[in-house]
Amino acid sequence: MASDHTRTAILAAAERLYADRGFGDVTLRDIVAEANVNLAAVNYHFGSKDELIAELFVTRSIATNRERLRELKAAEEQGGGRAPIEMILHALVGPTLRGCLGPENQRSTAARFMIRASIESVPPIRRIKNREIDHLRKFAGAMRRALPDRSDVDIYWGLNFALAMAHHTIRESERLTKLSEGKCDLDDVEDVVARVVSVATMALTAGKVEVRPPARALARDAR
Amino acid sequence: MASDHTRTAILAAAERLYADRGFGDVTLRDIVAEANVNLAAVNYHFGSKDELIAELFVTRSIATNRERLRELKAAEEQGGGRAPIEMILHALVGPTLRGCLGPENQRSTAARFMIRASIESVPPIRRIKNREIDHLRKFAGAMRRALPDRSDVDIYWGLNFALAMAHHTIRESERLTKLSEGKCDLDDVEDVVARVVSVATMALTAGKVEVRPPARALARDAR
DNA sequence: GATAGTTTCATACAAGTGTTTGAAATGCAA
DNA sequence: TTGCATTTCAAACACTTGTATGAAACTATC
Repeated sequence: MASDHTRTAILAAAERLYADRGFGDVTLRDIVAEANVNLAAVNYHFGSKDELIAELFVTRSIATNRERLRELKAAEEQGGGRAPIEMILHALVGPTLRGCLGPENQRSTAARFMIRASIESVPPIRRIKNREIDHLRKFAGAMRRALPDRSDVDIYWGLNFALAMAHHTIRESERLTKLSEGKCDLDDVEDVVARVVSVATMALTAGKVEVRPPARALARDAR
Repeated sequence: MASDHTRTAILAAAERLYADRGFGDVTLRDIVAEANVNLAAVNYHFGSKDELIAELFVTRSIATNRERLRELKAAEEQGGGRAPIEMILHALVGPTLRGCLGPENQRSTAARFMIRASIESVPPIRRIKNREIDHLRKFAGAMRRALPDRSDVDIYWGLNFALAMAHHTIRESERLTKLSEGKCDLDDVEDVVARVVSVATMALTAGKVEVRPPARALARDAR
């Protein structure tokens, strides 16, 4: 595969356009115009429009997941096979948030693309997301090791809520900024990560490890 | 004006089809076929496809928001103008979750439609969601009254996280079921509501629960 | 039952879509 | 250079989409 120049140009142009205008508004003709290549090049190099989108998303997705697992592994090794729950959650939501948030003017194309992908849900991307379960299971396993007396149900709910807070914050960052009249600083990524991890940790440890469990808390959990 | 039969038939057919197959896969021709009306009827009665979708979403949206405010008002009146935070959060996420979750085989068309609307984000619906901020401000206000020593920033983050957990759970209910191998029971709506409210309450009260000013008129919030 | 106002209908329209084609250009090895 | 494979290109293809039209069918009022 000689120079790959065309292929690369298409990927870059597509990522930029999708990031800026969303999937619904960008046609192949827009992309090839931006990339200065021929219309047929997309189908020649990628097979179809959907496969182009899939490749874009998979690339970024793999990068994030690798970073997640790297952090997770480091945390578990450091803890001798059992990482503190905060670190596990940090590894789970940190890379995602870090990859999408941050000062808007210095946000990479990749970041903006991933935000789009998380707002608009287009078939090829949805298909890939559905294959993410095995990846999440690794985190569920680590969480189970970190909190051995916690039921599986609670673990999964905690995992679900952690992802919920991270993804929703990304999806609705604009709205949160507007709602809070700028008081919530979405550009301070590490603060956002800390907030999500903190709440998720509470969700997972409430009534168990908590030093002073509120007497009238709604500890309605089974087991 | 007379019978409105066509209008109603279109609305019903559209809701059903969108609920079943999503916005991307359903064309006006599918809808009019299902409704047994003429193609031009959609534009005659609704003006455009987008306005049809908007009307569907607005209708359900208004119903949910009314229920939310009803619960909120009841809670605040009962507490003499200041409702317990749990009740406020319950009013915020309860109607949404109740309207979308529940045993799949007895889920209404409206419920399935709203799930779709929350998964796929199509322009007319996004436009309406953007106007939801004023509605959310009412909850922010109630929360501020309930937790007067909490900063605005914390209030908004708590609100954001509560909505995050509710919406994400709806959006990804299928995945959570699969990930947990059925252990997380999404059909038990009240349990889901309780979990979300519980975590959101912790997020909002962490570190300050015990020092709440006494002489509060909410001694009976056990639940 | 004539009239005016609605509503329905078949049909056409206009535009946009991803994809395919087959020939021309290019790159590269022998 | 010759030959062969890869890559590019303009053009057309084959649909599908939402929307507009104008005549026909209906409805209700007088």
